[in-house]
Amino acid sequence: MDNNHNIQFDHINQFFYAAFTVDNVIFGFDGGDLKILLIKRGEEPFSGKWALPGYFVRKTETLDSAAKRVLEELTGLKNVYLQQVRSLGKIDRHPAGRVITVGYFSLIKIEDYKIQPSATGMAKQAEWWSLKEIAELAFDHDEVIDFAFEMLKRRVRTQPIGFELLPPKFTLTELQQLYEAILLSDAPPESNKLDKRNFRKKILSMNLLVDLNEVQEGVAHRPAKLYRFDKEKYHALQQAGFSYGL
Amino acid sequence: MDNNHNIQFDHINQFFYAAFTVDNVIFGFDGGDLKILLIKRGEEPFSGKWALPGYFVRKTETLDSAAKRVLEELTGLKNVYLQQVRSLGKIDRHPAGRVITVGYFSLIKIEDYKIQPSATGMAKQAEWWSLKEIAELAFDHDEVIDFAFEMLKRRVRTQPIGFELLPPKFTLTELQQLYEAILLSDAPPESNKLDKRNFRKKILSMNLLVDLNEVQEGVAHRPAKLYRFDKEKYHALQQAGFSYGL
DNA sequence: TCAAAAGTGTTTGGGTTACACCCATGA
DNA sequence: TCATGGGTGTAACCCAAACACTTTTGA
Repeated sequence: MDNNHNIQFDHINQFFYAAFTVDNVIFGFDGGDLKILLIKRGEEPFSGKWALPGYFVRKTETLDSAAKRVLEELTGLKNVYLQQVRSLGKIDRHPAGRVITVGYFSLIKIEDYKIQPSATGMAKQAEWWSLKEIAELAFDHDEVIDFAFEMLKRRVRTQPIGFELLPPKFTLTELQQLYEAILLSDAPPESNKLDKRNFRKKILSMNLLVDLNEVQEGVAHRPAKLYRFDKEKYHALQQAGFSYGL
Repeated sequence: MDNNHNIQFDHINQFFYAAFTVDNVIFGFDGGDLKILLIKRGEEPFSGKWALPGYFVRKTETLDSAAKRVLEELTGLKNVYLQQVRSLGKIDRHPAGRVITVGYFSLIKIEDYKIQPSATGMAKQAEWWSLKEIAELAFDHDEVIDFAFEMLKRRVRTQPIGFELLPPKFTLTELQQLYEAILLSDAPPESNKLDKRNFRKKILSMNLLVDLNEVQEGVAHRPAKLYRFDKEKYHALQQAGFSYGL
């Protein structure tokens, strides 16, 4: 707590009283529902309560690398879509002292998720929770989720990040269900879906999908064509600067 | 540095090694140019360098209230549009130890700005700098400005925050110049302005402007009509949920 | 009377929306 | 053959973009 300090900066030593954490809102999509990966805390404070996966930032870590570490320890996944959302800093949000948290959100393919044995340090348990049914959480984690979800809704309109949540091969209907789960989350349930024809027209006109010439197997109806996302074309477009709405 | 701590939380005491600051990107508009209020630092580190106004967050402050305090100490202004932007946390960004900064941006009417005597504590000097000509800054403050300006550009398309930067009475041309300064900042200088007729059509169709039935005085050409922004209508619209582009 | 900025409508094209029926498969 | 979801085209409408001349004032 007193390393790093320097006689030259005596007047500001009084401000080195805080700790900070990262908390990660990890989104996944299971074909019908948008979900968040929560852990059951195994240590104080809030031991036994559900919470966002997160931890203190170490001296050797940047904010981003701490967020990556938390994600990898829990899921085993690297190279994941990860964005800083916002920091929360109420004075008494942590009983152990002044702790600021930096919220992140990440998008993973839910099928890739495996609980890592190493994650059992802090987490007794990890589970996917549907956005709607999330219980009372530790700290101010419900606020972090609200901010993250708002950011996801904004992002999905201007960047094709939906693909981060889908398996490598997917159908247009799956893609549409994902957009509906994100964009129509607060709309009346069975009412206004997106229009199927218009959705397909729009998505296909972006030329970001590659037709795999394969179809679903084992479904009790006409099998759907499978597509993959064309990352190369997307990056080329991004360079040139583009945006779209849905 | 050791208050607040509790025997129950011994295992995390090691993480209370950091300090955190707020840095505020204060935008103003002088009729032609979008500007940022910078201070010349009067204390170490980076004494003598230009920097964003900012300071350490005290134990009794939230992040937001620290940002408000910094703004008020420097400008004397309260009730200002203020938004958190993003936190930066590179390991060695502050020579005195681990210091995370939380970036904010605010929008003020440039004519309201008066340097406060109390601000001379840390700031030897404060000055408006045109966005294009901002010199090398202390810390990573150029990054904070980049993030803040990107956020401003996004916000101005979906919320009528431009009015925060204009005097109470303004002309449509002034409003247009403001939008041009924000939205066309990276476009070739004298080339593509916004179209005057389309801009007016769009702005007036929003019904957020009140025609004051007054005109400019003392101009060497046909005087322009003056308008004010209708906050009541704006809030009503916001409740109902709206958005627009330009 | 001249310079300088204010003010004002119409046309065109592209994109979004609304909408209904046939197709392929497994049970 | 039936149930289930997959797949397809067109017309109407609205909003965005392009575009040029007249008006009012002070110098």
